[in-house]
Amino acid sequence: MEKYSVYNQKIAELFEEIADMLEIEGGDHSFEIRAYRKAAMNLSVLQEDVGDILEKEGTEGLMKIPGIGKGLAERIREYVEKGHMSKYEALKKKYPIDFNSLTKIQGLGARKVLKLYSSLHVKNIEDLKKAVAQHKIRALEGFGEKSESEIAKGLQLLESARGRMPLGTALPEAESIIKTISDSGFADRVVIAGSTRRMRETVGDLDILVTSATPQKIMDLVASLKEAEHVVVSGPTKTTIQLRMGLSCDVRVVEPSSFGAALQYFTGSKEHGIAIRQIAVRKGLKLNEYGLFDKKGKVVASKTEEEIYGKLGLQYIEPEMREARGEVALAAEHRLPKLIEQKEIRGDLHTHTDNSDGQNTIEEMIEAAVRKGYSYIGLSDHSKSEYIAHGMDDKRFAKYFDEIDKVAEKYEGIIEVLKSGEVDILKDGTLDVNKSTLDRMDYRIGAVHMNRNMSRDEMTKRILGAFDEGINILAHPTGRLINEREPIDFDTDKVFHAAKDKGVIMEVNAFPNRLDLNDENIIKARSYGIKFAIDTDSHKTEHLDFIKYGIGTARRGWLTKGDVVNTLDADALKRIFR
DNA sequence: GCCGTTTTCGGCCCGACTGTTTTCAGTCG
Repeated sequence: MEKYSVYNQKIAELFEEIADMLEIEGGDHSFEIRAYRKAAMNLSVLQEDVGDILEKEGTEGLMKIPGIGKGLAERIREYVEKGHMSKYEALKKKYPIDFNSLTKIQGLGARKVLKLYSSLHVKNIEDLKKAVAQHKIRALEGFGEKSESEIAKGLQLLESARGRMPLGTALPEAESIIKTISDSGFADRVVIAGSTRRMRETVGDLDILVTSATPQKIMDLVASLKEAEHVVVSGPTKTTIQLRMGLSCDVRVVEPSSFGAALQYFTGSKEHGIAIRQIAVRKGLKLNEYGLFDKKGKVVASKTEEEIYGKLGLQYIEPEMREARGEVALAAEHRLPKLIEQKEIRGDLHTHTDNSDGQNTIEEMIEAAVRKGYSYIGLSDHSKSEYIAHGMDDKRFAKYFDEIDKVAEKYEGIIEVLKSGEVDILKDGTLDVNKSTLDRMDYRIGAVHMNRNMSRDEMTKRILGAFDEGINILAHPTGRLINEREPIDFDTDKVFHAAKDKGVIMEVNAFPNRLDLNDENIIKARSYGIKFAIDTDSHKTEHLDFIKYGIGTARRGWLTKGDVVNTLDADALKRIFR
């Protein structure tokens, strides 16, 4: 996939650090600081590398990036061309402190870091550890015993490197907490907000909103949850707990009358929220977590999100789209796409059985699909190169298809069973099974598993080769594993272009540690006009439920029913495969 | 330092919680 950007991350860090240093400089730099932080944020999520932009379009191109004006474009140019940034170095001379690491610790901002430096000469994490061990921090003005122990905890947390977790881990935890709160009888409504509601592929913390006549009861309940390791913050309307599984979790009790405003506010994303509040300001209104207010402070809307978006002159924006990727402008024109919904999925096209590395029999998988109300299921076990997964050679594939045909007879009129295989795309772009095997398949899935470390050019050729061999679906196209394994490197433009040309379908693999293609690649692929299949890659019957993660990812990629082939009925689907 | 269908000047999102304070600065989301 796209090479990890060379400059964006580094320059974002420099801008963040400049902002930290400006915060402790004399004089009022508050808006300058905000400009640096905003620019850092935008750079860190930018797809195209600023080095490339600079090469192609110069500083003019850089200034097209939101939050980058003449001044910051100049600083970026300086860094890319000369390898240093004079503004940064001038400040750094005054403050030789590792702000980036130190401010990662909860409760430490730029000002407190400066205090630690000026009184204890703490420059970095190592110095801070020593200061904590020698109990020097509690004696400082503005700090105390509590601050010292909080910093000690923060250092520990940093050590264990507990960062963002996969959605597949976070969502079940959130659902379990929500159930406990709901079952207590003290709550009227309990919902998840934050990045979990937006179905982001990883989650930094959980945000849960509650309406209740007895807020204190909710707060007490949350503090005593079995999932909680300890309580971080506790007030009358907000409790933060550190969960044993690693994430922290905010639970807020809000008034029913401002529930919609709170949900809108805490669902984010931050950038989306800012864009929405700016629209409010332009209309002479004010939006916060309590509601949308006019100049006199009178409530204009607050009970539901629909009302709030409506009063702002916007179409309702689904949570998965709230990433400031252009959805606000489209909502203003009432031109948002109607996103795909889970109930529109009519079958799963990528599943495994105990014929390779799945855990259930052919019949059990079919039964599970029937229970889900699907009108078809595609069985697609591995080919022989996947010897660890007990992949099949042509002889075994023949027996596999015979058995599927036999079992399928029993289900005639109930569910259509489709024969397929997840066939390895070999190094040279050819497939791992012979033509007679391919011919018996209703459709063919191709996947790259081995030899992942090829050059971009070679990998691109390999994938295009598989298109020529006649695959219908490219499974988990980038092969990345969230927080575990980097994507393979290929030219997405060439591959998506060819996919459109040859009618090859891109998979949105719903397996929680894959989510591949991811949201950004889906948006790009969609711009080429290609079709998608949202598949679970199930290895046992329960995995069929992973479809919700695929739906979430597809919605984050702005996919509609029409973009996704497994919303079609079996006959229409077969026509596509032919 | 950025930005513009109210502005090329004068705005820029804003409230909760904590610790260490005797009224609030700092941090966070």
